[in-house]
Amino acid sequence: MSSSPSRFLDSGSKHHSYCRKQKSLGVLCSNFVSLYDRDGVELVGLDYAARQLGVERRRIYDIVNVMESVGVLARKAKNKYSWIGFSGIPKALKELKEEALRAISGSDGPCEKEVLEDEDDDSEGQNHDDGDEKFSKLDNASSSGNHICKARSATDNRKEKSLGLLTRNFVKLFLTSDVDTISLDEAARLLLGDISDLSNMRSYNAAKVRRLYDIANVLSSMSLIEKIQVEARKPAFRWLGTEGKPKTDTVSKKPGKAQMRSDDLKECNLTAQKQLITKSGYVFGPFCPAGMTKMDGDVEGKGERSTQDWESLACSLRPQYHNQALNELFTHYMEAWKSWYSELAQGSYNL
DNA sequence: CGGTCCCGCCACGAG
DNA sequence: CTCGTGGCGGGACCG
Repeated sequence: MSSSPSRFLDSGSKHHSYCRKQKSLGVLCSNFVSLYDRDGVELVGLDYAARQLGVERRRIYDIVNVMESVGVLARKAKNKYSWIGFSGIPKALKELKEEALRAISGSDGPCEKEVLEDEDDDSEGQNHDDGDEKFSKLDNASSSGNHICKARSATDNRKEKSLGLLTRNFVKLFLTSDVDTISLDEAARLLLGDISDLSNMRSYNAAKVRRLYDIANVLSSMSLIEKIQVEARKPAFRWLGTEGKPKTDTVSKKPGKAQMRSDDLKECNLTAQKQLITKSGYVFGPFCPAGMTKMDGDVEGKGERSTQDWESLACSLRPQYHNQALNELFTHYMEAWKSWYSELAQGSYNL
C-alpha cells in the first residue's frame, strides 16, 4: 500500500477559506434530512449518503445514531437504514418516556420514591447550587433483568457509552421533567454515571460533554431542541419537542425562525432525485458541471490540485442569503458540487 | 483564553 | 484477515 506517500502531500498551501461551520454536524444533519425527507425515499445507504454529502463515513454514523434514537431512522441491515421521517418522532418519544418512567419507579427497592416532577416550588431568590437531584436518577436500565451488575464486561461497557444511548438519556431528561430548559453542564452532570471518584471523572466528564455537543447539534438541526443563552456564560437547551403533536400538523405553529420546510427544499430534492448513472455503475450527484461529460475510463491522475482552488473559490464567493431556506438550498448544492468534483479529482470509485 | 467540537485513529465484533 | 461500526480524545477553530 503505497498510497500515503505523495498522494495529498502537496505543498503546505493555505487551506484558507475553510469554514469549520460548514462542516458541523448540524449542517451535515440538515443536508442529510433534505436529502432524504421526501416521499418515495425509504432506504438510506450509508455509503451513498456519505458520498452525496461529501463527508467521510464516520460522520454519517454520528448523525444516524442520534437520529435513530429519535425514531427518524431505523437500522435495517449492514450499511442500510430505513427512513421513517419526522412522523416517527412522536412514537419514539412516547416510548422513551415510558421507558424512563418505568426505570425510575422500577428501581430495586420499594423505598425509592424520587418524585420526578421536580417541584421548583416557588422559592425565588435562593437556590441551592447543589440542587441537582431534580431530574431523579434515571440511569440506563440495562437489559439485565436482575440486579446483577456483574456484567460490566468490556463488551457492553462499550455500548453504554454509545452516542445513541447518550442521546436517549438526554431526551429523557426533558421528557421526565417539567422544565423545558437544561443547561449544558447540568445535563452533563446528570448523564454521567455519577458513581464515585471525581478524579478520573474529570476527563470522563469532558469526553461526555464533547458528545453532548454533537448530540445537541443534530437535535437542534431537527428542531427538537433549541440552543439558547441564558446567563452570560453557560448555554442551555430548550426542548421544542414535537411541534403540532401527533395530530395533523399541517401547519407548523411555533413562530421559530429556521422553519425551512418549504417548497424551495422540495424543489431541491426533486432535482436530487434524478441522478445519472455511468456505465461503471457510479452514481453521480444532482448535477454535473457544464461542458464536462461523464468521466470515462481514465481521468485518473491530475486534477486533485485544482480541487483546492475550486473549493476556496466557491467558499469565498459564497453568497449569503438572508432567507434561511435559500441558504440551506445553496449549501446543499455546494456540497453536491464539492462532492462531485472531489470524486472526479481523485478519479477512484474502484480502489 | 476557554468553550466548541471536527477529525480520524484505532479498538472491537462479525463474517 | 477484512470490513463495518463507532468510542474516544487531540487539538484546531471561534468568540
